[in-house]
Amino acid sequence: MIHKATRSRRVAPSTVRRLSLYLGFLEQRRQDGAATVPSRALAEAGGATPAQVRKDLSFFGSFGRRGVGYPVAPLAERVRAILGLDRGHRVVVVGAGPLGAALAPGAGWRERGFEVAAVYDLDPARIGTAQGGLVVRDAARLEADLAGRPADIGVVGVPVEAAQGVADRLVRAGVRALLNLAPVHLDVPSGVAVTQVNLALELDALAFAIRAGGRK
Amino acid sequence: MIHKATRSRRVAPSTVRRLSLYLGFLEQRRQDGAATVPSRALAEAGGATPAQVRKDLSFFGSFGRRGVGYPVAPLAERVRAILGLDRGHRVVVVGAGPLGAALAPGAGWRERGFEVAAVYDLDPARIGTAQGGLVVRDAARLEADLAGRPADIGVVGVPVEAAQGVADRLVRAGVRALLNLAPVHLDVPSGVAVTQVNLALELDALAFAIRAGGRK
DNA sequence: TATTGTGAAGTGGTTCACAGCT
DNA sequence: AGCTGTGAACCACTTCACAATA
Repeated sequence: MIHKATRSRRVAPSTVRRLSLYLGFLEQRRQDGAATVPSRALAEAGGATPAQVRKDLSFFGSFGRRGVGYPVAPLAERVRAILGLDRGHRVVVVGAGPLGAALAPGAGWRERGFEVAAVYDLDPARIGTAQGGLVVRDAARLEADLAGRPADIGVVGVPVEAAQGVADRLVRAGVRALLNLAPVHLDVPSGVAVTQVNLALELDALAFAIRAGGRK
Repeated sequence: MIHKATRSRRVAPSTVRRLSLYLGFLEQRRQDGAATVPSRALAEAGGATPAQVRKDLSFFGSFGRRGVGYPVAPLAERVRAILGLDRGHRVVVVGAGPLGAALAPGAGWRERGFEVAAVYDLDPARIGTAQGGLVVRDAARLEADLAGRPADIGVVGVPVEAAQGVADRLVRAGVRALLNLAPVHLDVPSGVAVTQVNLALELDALAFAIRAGGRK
């Protein structure tokens, strides 16, 4: 099996991340009623350089006009489509802890195309409590629920020890992507996407930066 | 071992992030009583390859024994020192929202060397409420408090519109590193470290991955 | 035999610089 | 003149391959 997935050049993960930031900026400018923006402005919003912005966008097509800039509304629509935000995504959250709570419904995910369909927990003390308008369900029901209505994205918000197990269950239940909030690396079959949000790791990185950059 | 600060090539950010994952694994193995671990095991824990692990570690010195592996406890100590976790770090959190709450004291940060000294908020409705054993303080007091006891790390957990302003204030008050929980890029003077935790961006990345690699 | 440490080669993302439109 | 689009140069991180060592 010599299939390398998409024949077309692969998109750099860093490009995708910047597109998300560009989109946030574009929507803000759209509110302001701006008609066009130069790559320089997008660069500032995305923590990149103007050349980087142009490279990122040119990968998907020519959206700007030379001498003018990029049209705000059409570009926002295009970026939204590129990221796949033009269709809705069903999200299930497992783990109603502090981080999981940030993913609870009502935080504005819906406007961006993410529907938080259910929140589960392993801890009996949490099951049945309210979480952003939803009642926390017993994680034991996960498989049965998802068999009826599959989800696209699973959020792993349980403690480290339980994280890999929950990930395995979510993958078996058919989710195609995982957002991992536990401070461990998750092993998943190829074909399932994972992104990590690891607060401990970020703090460690800051501690290192302070240590290393201690000279002035 | 003429390998120390003599030649200060820069450390790759990705190396630092993996070191944090290696450390988590080492501490777990130490609990289990393991004496040594091969690079293969560390690689699995860090989502890397054995060669990558050896490169990462060899950057800082020779900690392993050929034919045997790496001694668990000494390596854990070394990595902790490399990351700068052997000294305490004072952390102040601004924004007692859902994400900020995940940083509240009690989540085990102290064991890793991070002391959450205070939690602030701009919203009068939140000021005075309890957050993980601390009373949420008025963000207006930030400068006065930090003048007395400076903090090393500031957490920006306020809404997007307020994020840059809070970042500026934290930097002016002397923090050397920022953990940004708001979904925007922060502009800070060079010399101040920033790491982003952006849930919206991670979900966008997953949406893109599903769209692009939708094959199963 | 097992596993580390590391120069060398490889890969892929970023920056440059300028041609091409407006 | 101003700004985009893009091949090419550049640079940084990763992987390879093997000598060194237990």
